[in-house]
Amino acid sequence: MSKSDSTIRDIARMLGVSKSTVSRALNNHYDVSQETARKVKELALKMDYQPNILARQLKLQRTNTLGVIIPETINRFFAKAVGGIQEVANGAGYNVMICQSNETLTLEQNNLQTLMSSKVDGLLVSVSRQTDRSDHFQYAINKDIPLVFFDRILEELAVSQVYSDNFDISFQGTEHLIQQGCKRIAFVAGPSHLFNSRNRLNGYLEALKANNVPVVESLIVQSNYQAGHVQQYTRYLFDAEEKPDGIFAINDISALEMMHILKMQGLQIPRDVAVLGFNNEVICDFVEPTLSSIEHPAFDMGAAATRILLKQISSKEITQQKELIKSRLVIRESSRRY
Amino acid sequence: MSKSDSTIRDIARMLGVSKSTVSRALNNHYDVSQETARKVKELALKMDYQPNILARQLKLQRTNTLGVIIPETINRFFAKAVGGIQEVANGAGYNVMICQSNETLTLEQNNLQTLMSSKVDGLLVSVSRQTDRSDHFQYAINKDIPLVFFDRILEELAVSQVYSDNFDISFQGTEHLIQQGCKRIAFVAGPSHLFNSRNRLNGYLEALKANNVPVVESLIVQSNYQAGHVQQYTRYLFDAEEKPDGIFAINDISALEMMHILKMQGLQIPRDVAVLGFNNEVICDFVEPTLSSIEHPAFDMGAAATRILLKQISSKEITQQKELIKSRLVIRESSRRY
DNA sequence: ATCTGTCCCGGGAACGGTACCGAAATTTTT
DNA sequence: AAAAATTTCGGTACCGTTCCCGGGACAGAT
Repeated sequence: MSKSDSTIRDIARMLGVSKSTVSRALNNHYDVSQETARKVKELALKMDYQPNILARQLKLQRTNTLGVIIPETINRFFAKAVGGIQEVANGAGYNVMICQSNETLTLEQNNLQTLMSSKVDGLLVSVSRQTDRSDHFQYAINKDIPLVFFDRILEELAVSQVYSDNFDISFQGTEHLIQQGCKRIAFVAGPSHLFNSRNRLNGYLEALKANNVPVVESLIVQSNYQAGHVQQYTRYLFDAEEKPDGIFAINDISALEMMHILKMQGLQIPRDVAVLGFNNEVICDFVEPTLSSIEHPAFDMGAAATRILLKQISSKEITQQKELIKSRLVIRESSRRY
Repeated sequence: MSKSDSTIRDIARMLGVSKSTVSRALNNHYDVSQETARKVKELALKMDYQPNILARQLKLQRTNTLGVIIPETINRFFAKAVGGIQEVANGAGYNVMICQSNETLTLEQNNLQTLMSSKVDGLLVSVSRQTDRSDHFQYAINKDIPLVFFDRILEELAVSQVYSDNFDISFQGTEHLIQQGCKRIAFVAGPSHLFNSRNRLNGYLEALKANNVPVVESLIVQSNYQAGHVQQYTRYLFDAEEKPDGIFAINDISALEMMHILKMQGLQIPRDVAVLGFNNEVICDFVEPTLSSIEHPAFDMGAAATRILLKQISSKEITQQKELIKSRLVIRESSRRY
């Protein structure tokens, strides 16, 4: 049986002082003599005293924990982002409570509810792909709970946001494919209600326009990131009259799946079709041909968002701050023709 | 400014009843008339009353949160396991607090400390690859905090454990390679102080013995899962006099990296070298040749461990339970010769 | 000797719930 | 009609902290 944990009162009684004195001593307060402070700390150590966080939290109305809502931990981008979040948070003495929305709106709402009732000091969120409304977050904002979005942001909300330059990098990637001689670039677009998806699509369109490449509607396919769809739209794209000679995929895994299908059909990459992925997974270096991709600074985004959140918590101000993290185009064999 | 949240007292005052009555009404206790219960709930709803979890936690000395310590969320196996944990935990009304040890012992110890001081109701842990001692966990056990290990377990501790049949599956995988005609099977072994690594190595050795294949020490290389090492030991293996004709890799990514290196050297897979990975990542289906692997039921292990933990929490008993989750050999092109 | 100031310290009220115990009101039993 | 049982509720202690406030002791200043 657990010998019930020693409390501040036990120490007080054993030393013949009051609770307050012990509390002050342990918290390095001023109103206590060095002598008693020493004795208190000594005894606390000897008794293996651990302050009861729950009591402190109740008293201080503060938990020192941050709530995180992400679509999926299985998604490597978010797994990395969580790494950045935890590093910064732990460094500042904060704990982190992670919830997954599994890419659904209802779970996201539930997560928000539980995190709020858990009285987290702040929230870091990347919305689900279903999220096409923001009232649940507005509810949190109204309750004055600091909130920072990262990557999958809701631009309509007046809160801090950390995101990457999806437009720019999509423009760059598309232009790169054009420079490699691609005339018909297939583009796999995400859900149009997502800020990132729209920006990426726009970057693609603008790059075509800027380079006088005609926009062909049938080359743009929709993906909701779900499994099984890749085969379907790959077939759609390559069963068409005029087949693509370039592909800007939605992520690396689907890029590799597309490449696999195309290779089975006897197509050469990058000669017949140049391919560009997204996320720059380690695997990019170990496939044939090696896969060009876009490095998305997940860790940095998580870290940056956390820093902003912590600043907002400590300053008690509800400032709206935007931070842009640069992505990087990594060119490998799958898109290099010259 | 946040209109300070309404409390149970506010409701009591407005209704002219006592705190206790309100508490009972909201918790569906028996000692309250239907009429007052209705009025209380109605007003609570209207006032958007949210119970203060912190107060309840302090009073009940129970947080309804489980602490999880895993090596890395970036590791897909653990990311999936976390999925299983959260599903079961949330279903039972529990929250989950996840910590990463980053595969280091010191961080693991820190994580344990913070989780314990956060007063989690139970612990789920998969130890780091550095962990070669168990005193920190013994400390937790002494404090009567329920603890369940999964996958990376410490067998010497008298607590519940959920693991997979590493010996069996390693035996099966090795025998499969032998049946495909491999005579010299390279084996990438993990840190020998880890239970799983030892079992996998033993499964390999026993399979060789059972099939009268000589054990060649130089075919067994050590890996600590670190990046960069793959190139090194691949070169070591294939610069040798007698090269391997089969590889049992430590995971899929390193298997793919090895395959990539070998292909660059003009070797054919599986003709010259048969390859078997570990973890059965989605990518296995999209490479050439498709990669044989071992499916490790990560989600199920997390879920099973959580179920055991919850049962232990509610029953207040410190039973020691062991559960074995079966792995599965998935044969694809990289290891199929006939 | 009185006053002011500094240094320590203790008492006690919070924080927001839960639960035990007893009592009042109402119903049932004898 | 009295006694017993049941239903419903209020009072209060408690969980373990933190922090405000006030007071005693002791020094130096007046």
